[in-house]
Amino acid sequence: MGVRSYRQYCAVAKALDVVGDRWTLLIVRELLLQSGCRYTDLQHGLPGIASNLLSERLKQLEEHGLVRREAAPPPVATTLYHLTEAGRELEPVLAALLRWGVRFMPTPTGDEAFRSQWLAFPVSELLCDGEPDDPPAAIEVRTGEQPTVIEIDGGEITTRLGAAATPDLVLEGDAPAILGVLFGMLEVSDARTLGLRTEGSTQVLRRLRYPDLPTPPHRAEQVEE
Amino acid sequence: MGVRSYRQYCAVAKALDVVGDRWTLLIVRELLLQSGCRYTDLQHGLPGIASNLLSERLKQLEEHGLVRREAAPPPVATTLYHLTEAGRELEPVLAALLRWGVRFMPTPTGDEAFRSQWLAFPVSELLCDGEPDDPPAAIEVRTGEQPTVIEIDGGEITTRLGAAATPDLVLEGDAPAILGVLFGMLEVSDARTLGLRTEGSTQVLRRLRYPDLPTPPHRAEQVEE
DNA sequence: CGGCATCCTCTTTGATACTG
DNA sequence: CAGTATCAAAGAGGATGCCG
Repeated sequence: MGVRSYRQYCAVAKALDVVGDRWTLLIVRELLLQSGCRYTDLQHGLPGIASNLLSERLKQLEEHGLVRREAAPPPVATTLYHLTEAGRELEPVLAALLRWGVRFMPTPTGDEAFRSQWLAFPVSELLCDGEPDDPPAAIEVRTGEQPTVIEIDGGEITTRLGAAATPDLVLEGDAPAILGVLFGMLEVSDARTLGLRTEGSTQVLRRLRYPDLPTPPHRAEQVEE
Repeated sequence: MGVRSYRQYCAVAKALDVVGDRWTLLIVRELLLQSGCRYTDLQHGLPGIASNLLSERLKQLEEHGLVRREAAPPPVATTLYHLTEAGRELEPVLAALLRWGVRFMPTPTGDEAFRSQWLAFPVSELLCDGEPDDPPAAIEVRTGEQPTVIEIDGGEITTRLGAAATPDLVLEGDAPAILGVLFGMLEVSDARTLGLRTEGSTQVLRRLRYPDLPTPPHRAEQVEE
């Protein structure tokens, strides 16, 4: 079993001893996005992982006290995986990686998987409501397998899986085009040439702010209509 | 060559595609601590790394634009490795890992390597001067191969390799004992039983604060004499 | 089905030795 | 000093099998 350690008396190395193995931090990502996951939910949220690896990593995470198994009551009748407090405390690590990794998002390779729940992390971490006094708004995002709603209400921005009752704006298309307009890396007109389809008013996109994305790229005035 | 990717359109996964390989983040740590390293300096700061791996990782880091090679002028006559701006921007990632990893420091396994320069990161990231109006103070730390000085001056805490002219306190012994008293995880009396030797007044340790170390452990009153 | 365990192949790593 | 070369061991990836 992988008891491979750097053997350095350094907190960074110690942290990497525990979460530095391949796939481990992505498993934590999935459990942060939806604590109380079934094994199959994890497999779905981690496209490409081998089943034996997921199984082994979960065991290691449990041994290290980052993950807790819960035997779900009869209606579900299966095991649910939760993060412990120590596991949730990895969120700043994931957030820092996210902020550093956004620089690679504008140039997708085209063969990448996408899952709707992955939207939640960048939205909550990077987006702000620039007009907190405006009335609540909802953007429905249709990409990946399930629709997602971004709800903007009094300065708070949240996401949830599912459809919106009366969205102000619907964005449909590939994830790169949608992420591009949400995070100001693409103008709507450019995103349309990448296959973005919209319903409703793109005005609501003007409310979105990304306070500390480095070099807020080429978003002069991205809104029309 | 390792062009292994998670193939997920997610900024965290993209970041890990670049810096998720074994040793990579520790190489970045070394270059953050001392940009302008020679190959041998890196080998020394990364005990346990295989030479071929260091070589390959440096190539990958250069390809990804995190590291820049500099041909040093005649007096040195060798290659120096520097972080680029993109590489330095990984500091928040390392800082988050450090904060998460400190929980494993109180229970060292005993077979760990230690390097003096590793002190700089936790000191600057975790320690504050609780008495910024007190006169400057210096703590000399003798562990690892080279002595290090922690300088406290008007609320600023810095470290540098080398000896202090007139240290207020000298700490000598194993890294766990020294880190233990610096970060409030050990009382001085307990650290002495672990082999800590001191010269000067341990009063200066009372100035040190660790604002957001979770559960500031068992430091009631660690100072005597 | 959900939750793995096994088997097999391929890649990555770690340790050591060697070279310009 | 700054790497390459070599090679055995460990880990990752993929397919399939098993069991409640």
